Amino acid sequence: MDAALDNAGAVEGAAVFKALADPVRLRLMSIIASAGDEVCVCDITPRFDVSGPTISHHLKVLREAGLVDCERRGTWVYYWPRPERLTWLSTLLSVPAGTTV
Amino acid sequence: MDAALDNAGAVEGAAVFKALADPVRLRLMSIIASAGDEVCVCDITPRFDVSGPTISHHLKVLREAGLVDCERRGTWVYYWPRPERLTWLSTLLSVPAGTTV
DNA sequence: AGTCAAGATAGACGTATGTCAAAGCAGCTA
DNA sequence: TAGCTGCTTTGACATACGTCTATCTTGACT
Repeated sequence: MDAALDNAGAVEGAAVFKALADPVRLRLMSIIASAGDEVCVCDITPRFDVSGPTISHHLKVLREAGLVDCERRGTWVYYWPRPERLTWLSTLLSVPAGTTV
Repeated sequence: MDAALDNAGAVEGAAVFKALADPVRLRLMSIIASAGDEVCVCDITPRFDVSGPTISHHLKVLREAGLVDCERRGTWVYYWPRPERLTWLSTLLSVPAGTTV
């Protein structure tokens, strides 16, 4: 009885949750993940009320958390989701077994 | 095409993710969720290296995020998970459709 | 009432985080 | 070469957060 997360797993998991723990970043993640394709930063920025540098900062946080990846092509930078990471988070959320009730 | 989260949803979602964005809280949540039953605080606290008040603080954060609930019975306080909330988070994570790779 | 134990709350302290303006860098076009 | 555009980095600032000690509350048991 005890499939609880160990300390190391908790540290890593919490780091990824922290990346989603901001409204701007969660919307960014949602926009990128729901696009079904890569998204240009130039299409993202105007949808927010914060400055360009702030968007750039948040995208970097998502990237360092392994949730998205990006590539520069010419003048523009494109982002796409990394679904494996989201799937892994989901497994952390799934109540691990004898879920009474 | 755009099933992206709106601002209000992002604010609420981010608040719940924030509750899980700390190693201590994530372990607490894991312990409570994997117990298959309610858990006494007196059984939780000794498993951590932080002080009692700190555990109490983190449990309060989880409670206010709607992730757990609790009841005092006699001298002891018991916590249990609220799986609906975890399920809801999972739906936020599920990539919403045309997941092209 | 008095005492003890389990948790919660209050207040303080250092660190981390979100934001912006300003500067920097990469790639286009001329 | 120069100049422009899209995005990132830097540095600064105010606020939020995690932790602790000290104090309070609740209930049990004399």
